[in-house]
Amino acid sequence: MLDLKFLRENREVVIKGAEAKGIDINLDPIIEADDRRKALIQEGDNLKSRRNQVSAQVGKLKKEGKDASSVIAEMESVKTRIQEIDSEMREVEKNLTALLLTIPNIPHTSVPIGKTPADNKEIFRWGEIIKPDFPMKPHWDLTDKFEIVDFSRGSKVTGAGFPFYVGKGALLERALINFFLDHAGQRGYKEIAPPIIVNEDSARGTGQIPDKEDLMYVVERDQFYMIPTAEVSVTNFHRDENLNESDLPVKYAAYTPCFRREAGSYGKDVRGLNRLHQFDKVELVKFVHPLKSYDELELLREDAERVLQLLGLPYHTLLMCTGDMGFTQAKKYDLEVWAPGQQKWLEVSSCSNFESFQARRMNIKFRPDNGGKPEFVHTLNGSGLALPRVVAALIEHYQTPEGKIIIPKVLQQYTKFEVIG
RNA sequence: GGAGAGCUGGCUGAGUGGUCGAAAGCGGCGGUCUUGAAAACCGUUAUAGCCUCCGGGCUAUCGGGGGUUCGAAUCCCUCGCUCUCCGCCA
Repeated sequence: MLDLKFLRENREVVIKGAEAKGIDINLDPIIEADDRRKALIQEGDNLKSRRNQVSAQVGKLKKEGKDASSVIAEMESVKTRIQEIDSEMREVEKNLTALLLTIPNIPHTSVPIGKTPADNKEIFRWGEIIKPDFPMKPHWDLTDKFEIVDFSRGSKVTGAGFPFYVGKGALLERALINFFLDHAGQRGYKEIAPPIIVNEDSARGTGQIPDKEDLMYVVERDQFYMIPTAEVSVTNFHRDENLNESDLPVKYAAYTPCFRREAGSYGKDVRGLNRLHQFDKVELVKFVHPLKSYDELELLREDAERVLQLLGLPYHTLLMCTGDMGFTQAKKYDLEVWAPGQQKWLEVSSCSNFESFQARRMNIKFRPDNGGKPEFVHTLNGSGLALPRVVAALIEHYQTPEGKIIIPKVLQQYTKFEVIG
């Protein structure tokens, strides 16, 4: 969420930002609620001050053995009024927070204005899109042929979108996880293995609730949420904490399964590994100094891109336009890998700077080295990478005319085999 | 799952209804001393909100949330967490 003071003093900026994202907002109810809140605070604090004075007086009188009943009687109405104010305050603040949570983060000035994915800017392209002299198959043909991903048994055991990885498919999955984690480790990310179920506070912290509740599987009985990305657990790792400025940037890499209900997205992209309800992902998360967050975003993007380069998979990098970037981000890049068997780009990573939007919600600050007041950190995260689509692109890209799949060199030390088929 | 004990400032740890935002110690910061350092001594050391004639004033915060009371770290309820014992278990 945005800072209330900032919002009050920069109403135009906030409105324009939301507009660019295609979100309609109305700041008036927020200002009104905040005005009411301030009025209540003032009245309440004055009465409480009075109450504290009188209470001290009562204490003194009692100590001296004198009668205090007249003073106590006088406090009756004050007490009642304080209770009224406190109870209204609860309502007003609850309402104010709810309203504030409907205001999206403001896009960075470098973000192109736009409405649809067509307005995203391709800023980088890597690798050559191969034009083979044989018909390339989509990955689901190959995973079926080699029985390395079992979709139908997944449907039987759980449901659509919960495949089994079998034999070399499972080994390939594990190899990629290890490769991604090792690479992140070399780039200075500390590895952590987080919980994959979180409580309500954590889900709220990263913004999954209230607005994206439908995205998640909910463990209703215990009021827990299955994480849709490791971002949720890992960013909440430091919730309600003060970091030291000298420790910044704090960088983590985490492998987790991710769970997404994908409600409403049926019909498109459902073949094979393109869209699943459960998938593996290595996530990169950073807590950084506010002045360095945009430099850190570029580094994060490069860290995500590098593994695609090492795997030899052609990809391109998109700078997301204002209309396609989401509620909480200030700037976001998407990496899309080329899947030749399907002749299309598949999103495998999304690298975002949230500035202080999440940190404010989660109360994550850093204490400046010079001893100044704690300030909110900036948070960033990016996939490094999401597995199923990488597997899809890899299988399609490295298929041979004979219908085999070659494992790229860099992965062979992890898979311990060189070819499937 | 059952029984019990706890949760206090960066840390250790006092405090069971009346100036307690909270003793003391440790740590941190500043200073004196010293060629420098250590030791010793002195001082300082939370966060947030509201108001401000920008000097400051007020309020809240002792795991979270409610309540009792003129007044709550202290009493009651509730939730969470930690520890001990029992049961169960990868």
